[in-house]
Amino acid sequence: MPELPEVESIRRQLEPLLLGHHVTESDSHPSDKFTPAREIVGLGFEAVLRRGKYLLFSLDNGTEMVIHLGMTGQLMPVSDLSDPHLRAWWKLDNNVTLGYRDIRRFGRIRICLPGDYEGTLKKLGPEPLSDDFTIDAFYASLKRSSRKIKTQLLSQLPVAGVGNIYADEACFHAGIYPGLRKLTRSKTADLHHSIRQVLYSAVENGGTTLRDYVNVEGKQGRNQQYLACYGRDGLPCINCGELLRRTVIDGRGTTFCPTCQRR
DNA sequence: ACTACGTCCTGCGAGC
DNA sequence: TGCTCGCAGGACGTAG
Repeated sequence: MPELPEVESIRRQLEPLLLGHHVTESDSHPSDKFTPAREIVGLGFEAVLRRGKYLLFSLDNGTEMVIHLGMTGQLMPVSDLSDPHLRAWWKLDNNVTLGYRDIRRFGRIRICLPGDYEGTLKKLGPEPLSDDFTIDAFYASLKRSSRKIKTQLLSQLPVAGVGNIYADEACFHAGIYPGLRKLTRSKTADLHHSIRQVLYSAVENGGTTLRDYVNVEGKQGRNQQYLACYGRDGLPCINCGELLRRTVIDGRGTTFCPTCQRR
């Protein structure tokens, strides 16, 4: 499940591969989720940007290609166009073919004008590692809703780019039970700090590979060896030794420490 | 307007 | 060993 750190790792590797190059040929899976990929033949890449979990490719006709990797999306040079999981590909003028692989097809590709977004991308909260992500704004945003804290984080509204792994990690490090609906200002500040710390470290570590994530070079991330909470249910908490427990919050698997993260 | 839940999609692992 | 079945989850659609 590519979240901000994984998407940022991919963005950094795609940038030198694509900048200044043009698409000479393209094709895609017939689903509406992927057919817009075909619309950029003849266009050149002017920038490779990221907002939350979205990759934004600035094109030289003033439009933008937006890719969300969903659960299992991968972007990398490919040579085998008959790969059954290949959902789109773009042949470039530098003899590289960029491929979009997506086993579960939860990802999507769109073309739009920069800033003219729809859905979640339009309502996306601030970038967690930027100065726009302030404790004040975070506190105000969380206060507006009565949904569970973890559900709010996954909604992308209070802050962009947090998914299931880093939501659990951030709540764990902040000592917050993710099923709470209200946080004090002090605990909100703790969570704000944990989100930044967890995401910053994960970017430094090249992302988290649990199953499907690989970067543009096909290599796994290293952050999975530093996870304190996610996927560790039944193992001892690194802070208190209590066994971590797994529950379901609004349909999403959630791991937490019953001692450190009190309800 | 807001919350909760179902849906998409496929591979994998548990269980028989 | 080989099969079935349920689970995993990001964003979106729908129901209440």
